[in-house]
Amino acid sequence: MPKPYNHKEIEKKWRKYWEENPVNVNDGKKPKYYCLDMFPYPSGSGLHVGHWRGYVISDVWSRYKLLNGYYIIHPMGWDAFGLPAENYAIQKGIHPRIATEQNVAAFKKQINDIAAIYDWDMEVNTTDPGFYKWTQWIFVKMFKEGLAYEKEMPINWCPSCKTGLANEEVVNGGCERCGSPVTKKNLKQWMLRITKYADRLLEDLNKLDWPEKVKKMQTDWIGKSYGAEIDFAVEGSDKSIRVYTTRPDTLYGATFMVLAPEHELVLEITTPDRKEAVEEYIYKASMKSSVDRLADKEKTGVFTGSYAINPLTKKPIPIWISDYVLADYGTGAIMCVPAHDDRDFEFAKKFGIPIVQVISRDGKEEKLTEAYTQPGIMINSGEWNGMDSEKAKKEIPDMLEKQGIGKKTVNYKLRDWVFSRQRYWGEPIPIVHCEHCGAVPVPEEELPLLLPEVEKYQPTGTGESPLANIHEWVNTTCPQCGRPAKRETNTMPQWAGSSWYFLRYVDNKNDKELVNKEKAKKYLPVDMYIGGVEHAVLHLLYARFYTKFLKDIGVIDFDEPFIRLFNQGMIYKDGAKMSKSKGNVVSPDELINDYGCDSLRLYELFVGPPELDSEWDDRGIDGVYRFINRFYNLVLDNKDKDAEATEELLKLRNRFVYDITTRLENFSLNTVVSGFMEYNNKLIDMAKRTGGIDRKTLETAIILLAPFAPHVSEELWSQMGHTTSVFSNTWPTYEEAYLKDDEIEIAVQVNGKTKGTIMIGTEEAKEEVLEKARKAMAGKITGTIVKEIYVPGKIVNIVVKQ
RNA sequence: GCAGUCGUGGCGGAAUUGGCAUACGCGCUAGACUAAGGAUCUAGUCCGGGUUAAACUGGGUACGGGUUCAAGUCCCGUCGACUGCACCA
Repeated sequence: MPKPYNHKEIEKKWRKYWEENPVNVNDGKKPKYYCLDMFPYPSGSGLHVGHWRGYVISDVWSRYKLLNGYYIIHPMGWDAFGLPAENYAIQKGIHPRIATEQNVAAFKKQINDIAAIYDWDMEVNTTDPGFYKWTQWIFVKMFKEGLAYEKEMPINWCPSCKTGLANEEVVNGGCERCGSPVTKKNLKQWMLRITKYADRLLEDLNKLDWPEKVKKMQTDWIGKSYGAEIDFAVEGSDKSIRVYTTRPDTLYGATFMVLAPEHELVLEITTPDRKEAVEEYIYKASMKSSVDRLADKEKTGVFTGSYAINPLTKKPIPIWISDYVLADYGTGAIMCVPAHDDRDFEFAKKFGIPIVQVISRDGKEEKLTEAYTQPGIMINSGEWNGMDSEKAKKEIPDMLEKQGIGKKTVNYKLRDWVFSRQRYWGEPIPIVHCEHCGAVPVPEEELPLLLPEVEKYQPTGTGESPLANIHEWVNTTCPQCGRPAKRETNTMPQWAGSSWYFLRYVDNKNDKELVNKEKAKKYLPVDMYIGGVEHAVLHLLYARFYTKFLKDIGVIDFDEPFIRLFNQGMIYKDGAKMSKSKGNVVSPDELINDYGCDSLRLYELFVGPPELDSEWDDRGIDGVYRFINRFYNLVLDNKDKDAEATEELLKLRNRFVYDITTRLENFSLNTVVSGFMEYNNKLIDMAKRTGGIDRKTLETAIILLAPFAPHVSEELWSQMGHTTSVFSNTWPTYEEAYLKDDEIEIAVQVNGKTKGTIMIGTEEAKEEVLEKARKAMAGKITGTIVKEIYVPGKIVNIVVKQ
């Protein structure tokens, strides 16, 4: 009769034991391993089984490393600034600080149910003044280094959240948070010069053990391109217009130019008769939201009345304006080669502008029905005719440079980071505006600049933060000259704290430094970072930027924060991402009550490959629960039998260790769980057939299981008679010798179709094996054997011809 | 539109370098134990032919081609799903 496995009692017992006897202790001698979860925003709706997944994965990995002799840095904290707490405050009139405190307490309780080895002494909270002091300090340092600057410009504006947004926060023309269409608003903004780091952010991706997908997303986001800047003289004027192009080889085919509506020279070069039309176009373009711009597939534009001179053909070409040219990329003006660019082709067709082919497939001109964008042989290009266009791409800019009208250059899609938010619940930007001294940073020793109490959290919607209404806070004196001055009232974006929090965990109580240098050297950087892929170009790019900056000013001595990154897939239910708004969340609470934490941990892994999205099915947890029961009873039934470690058991045990270890190393955690089930079935089977399972094999299995199902493993380890934790062991090893069998079964195929199997010795000679195979296939071979293939230890294939 | 990932039973999913497709689990079917079972145990479960049951046998990894002794895996094309980017000159 199987003994009942009482998960409630067992889990309660070992939770208490770990509290009194921590298993992860820093003895100062062990090497460190820093395994980090992306810290959560503590929302009011609590954790669901989708959140659990990443935390389980990181804890399993941490405990595995623990058994491999490391001291594990596995902290948790709270990314607690941000809009939801503020919106909640607006609705309910509860201060965001109070709501955040409540949410953190609730989250912490739920996270503790996972039974991860979090070190709560390291806990950080981005809204804690002791923490944001350093978030502000970094800003001041950036300001002093010229990396933070103010600029008035049209920025992305979310009319619903009533705040400006960074480029990275605009997804498909909508607000990343609420989905509202993003519009443009002209505001004076704090910007961070992340573009200064564009090259390093791009180059250093090579150093990282990250998913290729994320690296590619960052590469595309940075968007480095090589090209040339070329000056076009405006006919009948002393002005010239500079364009950026990646195709200088097509310069002979440039038959018109287009400027962005916002280009500074537009009105200057517009002829009087075109003035009205141009102004109207500029006005309309300024009213378009990014969504409208995306929706309008048809090209629009208007002619300025002026002409520029193509520097190679010396012919005049018309200058147009159109909103398909972006003001903030390159020079805001382009030369247009309709024959070799899809967009220019479309524009030229619509407005009847000549199309001149200058690159050809085979040296001959053809009738183009669409732009030819491939490289080829130059035609209609004067002295360059016949040259390979890739060669001309390099040589034409050199020639222009000699004439002083062009040069090779590099461009990036990456823009500087719009860093101001017109909201309350964020870090105040520590700047004082003085009429005489300009923008002056709050002195470092006066940080943190505390977020003041406010009566109304409502965003004003005018582009000013709610802080602007607190006169006693806004009005201050200039730290430099002492005269009356006003504080900056914008706050920082939520990404500010998360850009560096991982540094703070290892020295979270230090009020003298952001992080002590010795500690940083000893415990950083992060070895393994686990979280969702949704931060690929937001948080992960910002954190890399901050890390590089902090290295440059000598705070830390490494320039990449996260050596290895793992993105877990999302959990779906009923075909949709699990979320409270969709009403498809599965709470872990009930499952823990019915099946226990260990079962839920195993099921989180078993549900599918960790890097892929998986569909949640509540019934599936029965399988892992049954497995734990069976294993529990296997150990209890066999522990006192003193069974002998037979050859068969030795082989099984070694293969078990090998399989679990390699699968774990490959992060194939779902197959680790199926592996446990498979070996458990084999052991149960063997226990029935023979006298029982030897002690060493049982103990090995318990240790292997410990990172996955820690409570039941501790219980069984103590049932085996031990008085110390199962985590005081080291990860089991295997002996190669036992992985090999003397005799194995291999498949025999005839013409590639499997027809049967034969038993062979692993050392058996080819001819003997073939002889056996022929014998086995005797009745099945019709015709003559033309070829026989033997892949040692794998397969025999007999090729027969009729 | 461009780029990337992927397509395997009723379902979630396995399958080291190309080498016995469907491991493991869910669900389902039958049986055992039981006063009872939403517990537990045993057996079966890709589709078809065949057999009392087996043996045996044909087909099969979205679809169509190709390379190979051998293809879920590699190559080309088509369809579908998901993700990212979206006029970046």
